[in-house]
Amino acid sequence: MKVISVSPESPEPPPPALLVLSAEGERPERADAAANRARILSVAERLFGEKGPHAVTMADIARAAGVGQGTLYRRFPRKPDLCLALMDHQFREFQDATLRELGRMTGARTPRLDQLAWVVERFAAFAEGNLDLLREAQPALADSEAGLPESPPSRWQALTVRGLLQAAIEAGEVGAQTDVVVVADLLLAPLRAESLCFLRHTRAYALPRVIAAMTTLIRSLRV
Amino acid sequence: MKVISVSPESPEPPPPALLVLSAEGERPERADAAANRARILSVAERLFGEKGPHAVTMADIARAAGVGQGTLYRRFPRKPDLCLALMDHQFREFQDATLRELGRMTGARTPRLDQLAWVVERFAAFAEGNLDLLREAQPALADSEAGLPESPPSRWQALTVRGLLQAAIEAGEVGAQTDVVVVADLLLAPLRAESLCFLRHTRAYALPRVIAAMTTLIRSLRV
DNA sequence: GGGTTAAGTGGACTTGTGTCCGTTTATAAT
DNA sequence: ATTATAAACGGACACAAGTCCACTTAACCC
Repeated sequence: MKVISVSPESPEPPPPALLVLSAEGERPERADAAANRARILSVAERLFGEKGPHAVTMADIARAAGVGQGTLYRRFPRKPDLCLALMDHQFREFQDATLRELGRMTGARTPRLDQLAWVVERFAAFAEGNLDLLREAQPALADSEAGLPESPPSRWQALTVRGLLQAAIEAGEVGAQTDVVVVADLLLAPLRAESLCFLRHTRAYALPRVIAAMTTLIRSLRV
Repeated sequence: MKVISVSPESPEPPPPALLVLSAEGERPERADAAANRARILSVAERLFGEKGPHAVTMADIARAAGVGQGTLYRRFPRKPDLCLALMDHQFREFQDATLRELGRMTGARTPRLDQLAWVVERFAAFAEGNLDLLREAQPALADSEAGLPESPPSRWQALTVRGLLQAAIEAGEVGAQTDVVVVADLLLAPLRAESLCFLRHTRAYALPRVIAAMTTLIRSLRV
């Protein structure tokens, strides 16, 4: 989508709101707002890259982007929203590539459980590569006490794992009594930002080791 | 310690600092400090019970306990420390009871994997019963970027699961190539506060259903 | 072009966590 | 009892996230 660079502003047509969980039938942002959004994202990306997402405050971003805090918060109501938006582009590519490969594997009659192991490995690698951002993005979901929204990436991952588990059952690779929905979430739990930080930093397990153990667990589901 | 209390408090001899991760060879707290500690804990317990840990601020607690914020923070450097201290007593009892029953099961030749499933179910129930507190206590561990301390309860749970897994391997119930250490943490991942909140609130799975799925996973380890 | 209006804007303000530091006090040695 | 001193104390302060609201302006219509 041609992200605009830091200071100079390109007068392109407003990037169709790819970066935000776009609702359909809404009128597009005003031009100045779109420009601000782009500048904010670009500035945030730079600052996060320089100092790490946690060390950069929303005020820093607003200042560097030359907008007021009110403006920043209008575009991105929470810091996690901003983090999610920054990951969005990268995640889409990741998602596409994953789906493509998965299609290929299915065509090649790769066992579903192998596909599942592969997918989980991919998810782990993605999470690892975006750990700081994910960690900062996390509170977006589980903030209030009651029911809370789930980020699209998280939802998609869960759906994918469910799908593969279900397919594995239908292929007779896994016991039919398995609670697909819940087991999918259990398998993904170690990849949630907080848990992965714990495994990688507190426990200091190397990523391949974590992946190997997850694979063990998955393969052990085979009947 | 003679706690004064908000809700009536028993005038028992001071409970030797059970409530804090006590370092060994250190001189005991000054009497006034110990009294404040007790009062703070008692007040915090009441306020948390009334409004939920998240809705109670450290300032609230300091005020209600009749001490300055500086004093509060001297006793409990972080809010999570206070939460952990509040769970401490309850956790010790839980731990003792668990160990006792585990000993009984071992004596009765209960298969290690069954013990493991039972233990994990217990852990889940405990976590569920202290979710709010755990959630608030969580940041204690994973705050800074680098290596971070792990709470004693968390460590003990991990050690227990590791031990049972290892025993299961030695009993031939589980494949010997299993990475006991990492797999133990993977099995516990869904019980971390953040993950359990996600499962219970966002996904709205009933606790027994979560436990059943975890049990499935554990039993599938059987060779 | 001028008017209307919803969207956008800036920055002061609120709230909560955690820090700092000058003052006070319990404890123990004299 | 007196005094030394380390611990304890309290509350002002720093800092970050997120809210509010009076003011401005782009976009659309006549």
